[in-house]
Amino acid sequence: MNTTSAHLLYVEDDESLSFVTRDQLEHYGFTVTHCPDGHSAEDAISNQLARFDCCLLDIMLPGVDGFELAQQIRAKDEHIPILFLTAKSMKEDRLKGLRTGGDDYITKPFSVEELILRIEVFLKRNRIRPATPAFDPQLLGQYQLKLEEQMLHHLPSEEGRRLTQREAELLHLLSQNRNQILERGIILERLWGKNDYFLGRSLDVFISRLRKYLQKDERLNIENIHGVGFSFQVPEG
Amino acid sequence: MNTTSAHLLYVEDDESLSFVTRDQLEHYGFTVTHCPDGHSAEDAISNQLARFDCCLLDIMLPGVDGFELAQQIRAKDEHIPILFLTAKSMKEDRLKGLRTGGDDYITKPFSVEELILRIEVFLKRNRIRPATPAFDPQLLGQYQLKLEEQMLHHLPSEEGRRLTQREAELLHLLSQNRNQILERGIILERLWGKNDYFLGRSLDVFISRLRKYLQKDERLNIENIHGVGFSFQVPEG
DNA sequence: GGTACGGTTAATACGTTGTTAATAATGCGT
DNA sequence: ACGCATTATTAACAACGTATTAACCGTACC
Repeated sequence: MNTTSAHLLYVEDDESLSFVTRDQLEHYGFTVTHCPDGHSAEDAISNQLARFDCCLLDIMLPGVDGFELAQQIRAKDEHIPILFLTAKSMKEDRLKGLRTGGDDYITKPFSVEELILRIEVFLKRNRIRPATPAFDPQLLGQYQLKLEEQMLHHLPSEEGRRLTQREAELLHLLSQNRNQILERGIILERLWGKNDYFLGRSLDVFISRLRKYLQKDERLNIENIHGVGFSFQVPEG
Repeated sequence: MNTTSAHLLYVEDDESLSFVTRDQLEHYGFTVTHCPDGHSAEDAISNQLARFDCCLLDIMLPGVDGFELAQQIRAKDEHIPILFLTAKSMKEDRLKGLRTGGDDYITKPFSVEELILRIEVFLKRNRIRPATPAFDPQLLGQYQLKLEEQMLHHLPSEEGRRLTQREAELLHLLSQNRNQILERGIILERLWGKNDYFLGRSLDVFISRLRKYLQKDERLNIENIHGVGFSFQVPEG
């Protein structure tokens, strides 16, 4: 993960802007994958996300906008830095973008130098990635979660159970943040899009169900951190 | 540690600019300590740094410049976010400022809204959870504090204990000001946002608990400075 | 129109946290 | 050495957060 050879995902529909920006970024030493629209970006995200060190997302895109892309990215990778490229005027958008993660934004028009500096800061900040792809996100102790099929298999007994979409999403999110604290608010924002009292109760119900589903492996434990959130304890390996 | 009551150190020599900026920042809800020159800033840094949640440093200052101040700040606190206020032209300065830490900059002239957004991002990043993992595991003698996980490990025995949020915040604050005197009032302001008799008693209870948690390493000592505050004695290394 | 399903709300029991209180110990000035 | 203020420690408590089960309700599909 050498800083100067970092690989960027750059989503921008303005052809002439993207051309010059990309050129300069590459000249500076970055490897750049450019997507001219939301759909090609979705492809890159779902199949290639692990390649990237940083994502640059234009907000205003035809079809799928930058925030939606950001959500998809976050669903797959909690930590990869996202830099939004916003128009000067969009104050609410900026806020929204900043709030959903630890992400940053830069207003257009920006100088490429400024962009590069911002990227460098982000890469530096992320240079030590917290326990990421060292583990197989699908393997949970004795269990295996197949996200696409929404299936949870208990390997020793060869039993399988089909999860609902929400159950699968929640378990996946927990799995990706195993052995860390995941805040209630973040879970709610990511899965439900908002955070109110009743959704909090809903979340508790789902947690309760997942605990029941996972109880054959005693080392697995969805631990509550009072007033903060949950920590999904999964043994290493 | 409440975001909207965050305490800012604001170093800026331009009188009229600082007046209006300070006013707006306070109106927004921040508490602002303004230093009009490098020397008063040095005072604040050496005696009062623990009070602050974020530092805004003008680069161009008479006497001691912003980068020197930043170095002094970093010598005392590895983590506190520093935001440099730079003139439009200074490209090298920006670079220098950004490189020395995980810090950020904003170019003058800036809108106060933009400044506030940038501060908010920083504060969020520095709150307990999404803290920069780079420094995260803090060594306290035989113990290790993982702030993100609110875990305190005793390395020799491999025992771990999960701290409450307050416990973790307090231990973190003590840890950041190890071997210095930390005033009661500062602790109370930072963790509780206000300072009254009863919160003082609460603090004593927490101190008492932390002492118990740390008693396996006799070199660690939360020492009381009568009538002043506490000094967390941690052996070097 | 019934029924199966997923998700939300409700009801209720339970656990944890931070604060307060009670009490003992310590420090400090006179 | 005495008295007052500050701090230490432990226990008790109320407020709030969480767990679990069951009831509810809309929707989709026969």
